Amino acid sequence: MAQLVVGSNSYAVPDSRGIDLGSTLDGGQAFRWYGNPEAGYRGVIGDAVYLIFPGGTGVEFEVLAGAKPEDPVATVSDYLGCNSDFAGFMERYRSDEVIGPALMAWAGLRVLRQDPWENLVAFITSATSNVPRIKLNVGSIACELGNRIGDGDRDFQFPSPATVRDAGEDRLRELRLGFRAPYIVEAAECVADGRVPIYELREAGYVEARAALMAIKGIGEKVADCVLAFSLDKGEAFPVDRWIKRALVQWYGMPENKNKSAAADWARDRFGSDAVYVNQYLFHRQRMEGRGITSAAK
DNA sequence: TGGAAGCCTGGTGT
DNA sequence: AACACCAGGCTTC
Repeated sequence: MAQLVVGSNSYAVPDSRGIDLGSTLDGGQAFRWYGNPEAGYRGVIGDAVYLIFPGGTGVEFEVLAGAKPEDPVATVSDYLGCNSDFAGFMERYRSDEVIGPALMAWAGLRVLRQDPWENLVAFITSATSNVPRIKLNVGSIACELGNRIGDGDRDFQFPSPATVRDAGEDRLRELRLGFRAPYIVEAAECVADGRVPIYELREAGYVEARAALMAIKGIGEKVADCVLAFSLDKGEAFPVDRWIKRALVQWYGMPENKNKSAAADWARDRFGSDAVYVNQYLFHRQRMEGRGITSAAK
């Protein structure tokens, strides 16, 4: 893959034309990106700070601080989900009655491929919460417990499982995590001592990986499916919240009496390994229409 | 086995 | 400008 170096420290991501950074980086999958769609988003991937912004031929980025990876383009490209089969999904669903219009209107939405440990913590904090507050919580964990790697207010590595485990429940409650604090410590212990080999779950099947995550106290179906979707390469993952459930009933005619668990099975059955993309487009459409923006109007 | 109550705290609307 | 109300979920009973 050719690497186009734009400036001394600027890079272009190949095959990234059309990616919408707002919905992808700041739409409920990841919670540590700050900025806007025009100027771009600043955040941390691994050990470095990045500014990711729209360029002439697609997405471009700069490495602002921290330990620059050996292959920065591969790092960002992988993170943005460029190695997944989005084109195939697009082809299969372009004429779907429900997703089709949303696909055409917001074709720039992608599914990220994040670090599973950080992603797990982020979605534990998501319980009865909302995006601004999840960002606040994940931000304080990173900034209070992680190592500083740049000059910016939020330029911190995400702390390791052992560091979070050692911080303990009381410290996390001080950081305003509330009833989620013991669940985060539990998860940190499981990952740190290898009981849950989270980095190996990318190789495992969906069912096995899901069961491994749900063995952690505090991880239910929804949180597990989010992690499986956004960091563990599981296309079958279909996280169901009240909005997604409503969308399935309203737009796909799913029987109303199903609970969230049964709704997830119903969707997986219907969408197979495209489930995660369908889920994201449904979710995005719901969010946008909640703000009065329809796919027809866009 | 399904379903409601309670949990911490901050966003959101009035 | 306060002040209810309630939230992208989990475990327990």
